[in-house]
Amino acid sequence: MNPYSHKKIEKKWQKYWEKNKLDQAKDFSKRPKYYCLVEFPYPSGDGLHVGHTRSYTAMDIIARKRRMQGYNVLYPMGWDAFGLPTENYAIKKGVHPSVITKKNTDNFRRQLKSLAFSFDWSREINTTDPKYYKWTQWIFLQLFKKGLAYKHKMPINWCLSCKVGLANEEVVDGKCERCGGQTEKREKEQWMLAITKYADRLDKDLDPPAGGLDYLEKIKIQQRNWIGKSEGAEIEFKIQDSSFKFQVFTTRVDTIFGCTYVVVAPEHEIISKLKSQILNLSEVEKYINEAKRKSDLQRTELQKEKTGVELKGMKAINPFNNEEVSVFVADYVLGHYGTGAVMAVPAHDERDFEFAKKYGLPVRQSVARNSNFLRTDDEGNPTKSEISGSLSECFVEDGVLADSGQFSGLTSAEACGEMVKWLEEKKLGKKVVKFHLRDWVFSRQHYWGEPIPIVNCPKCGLVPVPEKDLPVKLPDVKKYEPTDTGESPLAAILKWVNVKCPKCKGPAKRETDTMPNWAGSSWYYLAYLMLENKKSNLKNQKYVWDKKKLKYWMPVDWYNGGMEHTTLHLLYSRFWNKFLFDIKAAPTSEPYKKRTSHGMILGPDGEKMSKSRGNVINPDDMVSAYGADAYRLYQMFMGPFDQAIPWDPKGIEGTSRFLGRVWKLLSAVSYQSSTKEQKLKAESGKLKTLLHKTIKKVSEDIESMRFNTAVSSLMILSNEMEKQEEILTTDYLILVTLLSPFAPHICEEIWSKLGNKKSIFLEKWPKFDSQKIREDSFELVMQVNGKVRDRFEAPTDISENDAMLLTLKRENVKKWIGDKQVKKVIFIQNKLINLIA
RNA sequence: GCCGAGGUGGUGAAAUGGCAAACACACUAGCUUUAGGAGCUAGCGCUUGAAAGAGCUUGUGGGUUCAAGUCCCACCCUCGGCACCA
Repeated sequence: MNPYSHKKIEKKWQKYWEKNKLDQAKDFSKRPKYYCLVEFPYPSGDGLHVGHTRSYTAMDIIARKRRMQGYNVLYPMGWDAFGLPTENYAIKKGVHPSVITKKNTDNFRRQLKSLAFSFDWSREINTTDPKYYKWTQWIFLQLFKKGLAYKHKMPINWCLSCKVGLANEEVVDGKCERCGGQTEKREKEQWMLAITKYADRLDKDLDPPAGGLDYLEKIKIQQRNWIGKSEGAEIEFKIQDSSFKFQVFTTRVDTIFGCTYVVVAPEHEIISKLKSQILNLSEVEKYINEAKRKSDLQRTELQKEKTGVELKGMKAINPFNNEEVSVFVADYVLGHYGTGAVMAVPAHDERDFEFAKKYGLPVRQSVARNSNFLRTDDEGNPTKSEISGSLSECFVEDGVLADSGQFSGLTSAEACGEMVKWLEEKKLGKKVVKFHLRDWVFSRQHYWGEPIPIVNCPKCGLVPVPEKDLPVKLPDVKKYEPTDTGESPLAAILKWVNVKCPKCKGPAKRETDTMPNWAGSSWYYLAYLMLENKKSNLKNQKYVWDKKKLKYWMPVDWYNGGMEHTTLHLLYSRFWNKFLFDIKAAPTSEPYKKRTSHGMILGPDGEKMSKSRGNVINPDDMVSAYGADAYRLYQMFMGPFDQAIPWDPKGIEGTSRFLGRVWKLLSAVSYQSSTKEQKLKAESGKLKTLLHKTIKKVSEDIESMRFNTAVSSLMILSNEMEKQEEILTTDYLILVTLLSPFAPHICEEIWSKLGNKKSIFLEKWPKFDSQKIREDSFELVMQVNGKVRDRFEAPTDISENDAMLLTLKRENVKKWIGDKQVKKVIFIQNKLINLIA
């Protein structure tokens, strides 16, 4: 028999599968649906990355297994093709971005097909297709109509050399991610999406009963931290001899009797409103100007040293004890979080403590670790206690209140409840919930993005483009160079910019900002369900918002992707889906039922793969040298799926060798087992037990994404088969079937070589027989005082007594017991016996 | 600092509280081959020993248990994320 040659065989089966449409999903099939999703790639000029294929292989295995389990499986692929590298290339070479995109997607498609991912290519989508972004724009208009898209003046990151606005994620260490040049902050009107309106639901729906999402726990934790929900209270403080009031936000109302001053952010309105009252105004203004000039980076660098200035000439009044406290302005209090003002309790807050120490402010403890610290008066009521006064360290935990008036003696938890009740009765404050999550900056000053479908009319203001006029297409441009003014290159195309206002028909201008990268990927899982006229050529394709189809397929049953998308993409797309659900455009409130993530593949040197390091592994090279099957198998075998792992160039040789051995087994297969006797033997032998154990292990390991151990158990089975003189066809076919989702080509070839006319992927996934997993005998481990001294092959389910008798006969055991008495026997059925002497 | 993941042979790693190192890679020796390569067979944690064996071994230190890589407590280190969020 010839050795296995992947070169001829892989292409042959890829064509066969495509021709027979084995990978296509059927809308409204009676079989149960299963929607597998992986993150669609940005088609960069560098081609497919091994990191992409780790995730795609894993989901491909799951998709193939589900098909064999009888599901109507949808496993789609497309292109998230708007992006900066393409635009930069266009600027440099003067080529239209769509030309580059076409070239890159063609390359990606070829690469993906060479790896035999069972994508339904009839549903291929592209975010830069005007027919696609028509709907991205449509969703934006719906958000706008509901008031969730709004314009807001805010500082953006500006790259001085690229002359372009950058999103926060495009700025690394204060430098432009692309050119490495210096960036600065500039004020600009930006489009924002009010994701914070959904913050509570995005948090709550992660867990039952509302959502009950099957996300990896660490993904939930990261989402929750990013949303950053915190419950607390807003408390009103008055300014002495003034009608001015302001709110502070705190999560620790219980500590308020320890408040010795208040701090406001430099942006706080108190400064402009009570300007005349501030005695040291020039000092205060100087401080505020300095704070403003600090970039985020500088503020971070300087974070260890807290600074601030007292607003002299005013005092704030603590509503609980009517005490006058001083007011400070300090930039460690953030203007954009909470109310921009805090009550400072140095005894119970690290930051306040540090600030108080630096400026010599009083520290007063009002919560103690336990009530023993409290003193009581003759009637048993808590009084002023010894804990008051200066402290050497601050106590941030919950405890028992002291020196807190009527609330003294309560625990922190009780006090929070009681004090909020008191505040609400007196109308001096209320319970509130705050989030760290901020609204989503949604404009970019780039060319290669979805135009925001809004017209600026001098009379009517912001007017949405009528839905019938969508999509607002990107115009052809000669130069993609950004302008000096911080506007998108689109602003220079007057023919495109100048339009009639849809409302009053007067002269108006189009919005020239485009949407960020995240827009197209925030709803792409729905787009796969909307493509129609799939059979005809691309030009006749259209996307139809067919709610019945969405209802059939949604939600995504299993979504795998990178951990780096947990906070942005995952949250953004959950937000859009919830919004679409609210306007009855999407059938489910959550888009993804289950979310898992894979670890990064590092270069052979253990570092992140990058061109500059020269440690990039090209999938094409691997496929041509070892074949797609060996490549896929190695990716699954290399280590735990969720863990970062360096690529070992030798590792793929191991899986390639393994496939060669499976191939060689073919010549040892007996087509019909000849005698009854043989058959009987094969039904009950050790190999049969192993076979059923392997079915169980591989089936379970795939479900829990322990692909590495699934592969190793297949290796064990194949090694065992190699030792047999003769292998039953049925047994061999089970091995091949279990292997087929991992290594589809070679398995299909073996399957057909054994005379099967239909594809192996139309077969049923094997089931194990729990009776056959039982072994007849096992190796009984014999321990003396917890140390292994001997082992013996014993019949399964041997009784403790029989095991004991066997054990005491063994020379080694006798030697170690010597003349001591056996005091205790520990017997674990079908495992071990331990004699304590 | 906070949150998360992790620390086991030369390497990637495996191990429902029950024989630590399965399965691979690399390495060594042998067979085979005109050669390169591939394939096959055997060995392969450390110490000691000719061998049988004995002792030691899962980041460190304690603890629970007949029995701990696994459970509990404290600490050290590595990686990823966040960044004064009151």
